[in-house]
Amino acid sequence: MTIREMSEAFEVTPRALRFYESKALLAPYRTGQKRLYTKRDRGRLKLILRGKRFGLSLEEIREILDLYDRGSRNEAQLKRGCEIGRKRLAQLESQRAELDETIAELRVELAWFEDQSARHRPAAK
Amino acid sequence: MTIREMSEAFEVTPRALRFYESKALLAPYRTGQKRLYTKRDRGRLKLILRGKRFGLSLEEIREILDLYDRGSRNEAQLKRGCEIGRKRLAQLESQRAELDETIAELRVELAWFEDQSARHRPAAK
DNA sequence: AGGGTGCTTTACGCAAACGTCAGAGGAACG
DNA sequence: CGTTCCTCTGACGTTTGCGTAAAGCACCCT
Repeated sequence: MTIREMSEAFEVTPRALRFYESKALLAPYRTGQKRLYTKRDRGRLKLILRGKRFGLSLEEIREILDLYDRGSRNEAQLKRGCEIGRKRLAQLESQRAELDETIAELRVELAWFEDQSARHRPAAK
Repeated sequence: MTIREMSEAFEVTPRALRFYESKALLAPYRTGQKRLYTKRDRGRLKLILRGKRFGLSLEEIREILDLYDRGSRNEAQLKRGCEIGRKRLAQLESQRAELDETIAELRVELAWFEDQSARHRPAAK
């Protein structure tokens, strides 16, 4: 997959892909000069974009991506991985709770709006 | 509530509070020169910080805050409010789905890590 | 009156995450 | 062979979200 195909598939610019690569979030193969993206890269990009939607910085995302790289690891790395993973998990779960609360509040607000709209134009039945 | 008390209560800097005000996210009273924050401002700041954790820009947060301002509204404003609210709600719900997925994946990863750690140091039982 | 503390505005600085050229290098096509 | 098209690598520009002085009031203390 070329950089163009990749960028169109995920709706990001080629510039962004090169930028992520410069930050070690992606590492496509090279045929001569050109980049070639594999399934692995697509998986990573998916995680990158998702992380961004959650408000994570690229640096934080890199930490997570590194977590998903099953290379040879020593004991210290494993321990560190557990730590990071647990921390991140706690973070995500608290974010989930907040998100639920936010959704509930927004629902109330929206109900008020729709009620007002109905009152304003009662002919619409 | 002074700016200092406010900043300490929410763990943000006074600079950030003034910045939010300059972007019309907050609008504390003034006694002479000094800012005074009320309950309303505290509510808004809570929403601001929460929005930030979800990865929203200050501009997007402002849209939501405006939604929560129950002033006099004409029909057009009500309709617009419904639109924004529904859109934002859909966004949040899709984010929630993604978040659930992410948590599930991270749990799997973490289980792998803990398994490896155990294998590495089986004496720890 | 002088000094300290805390608030104000104004202004410049800075990192993150790209956007936007500029210039060069293949490959493909007629 | 020239032209077009895509790609590459810098390099500088831009926006967001504040941080960090600089300079000025206001009040309090002694």
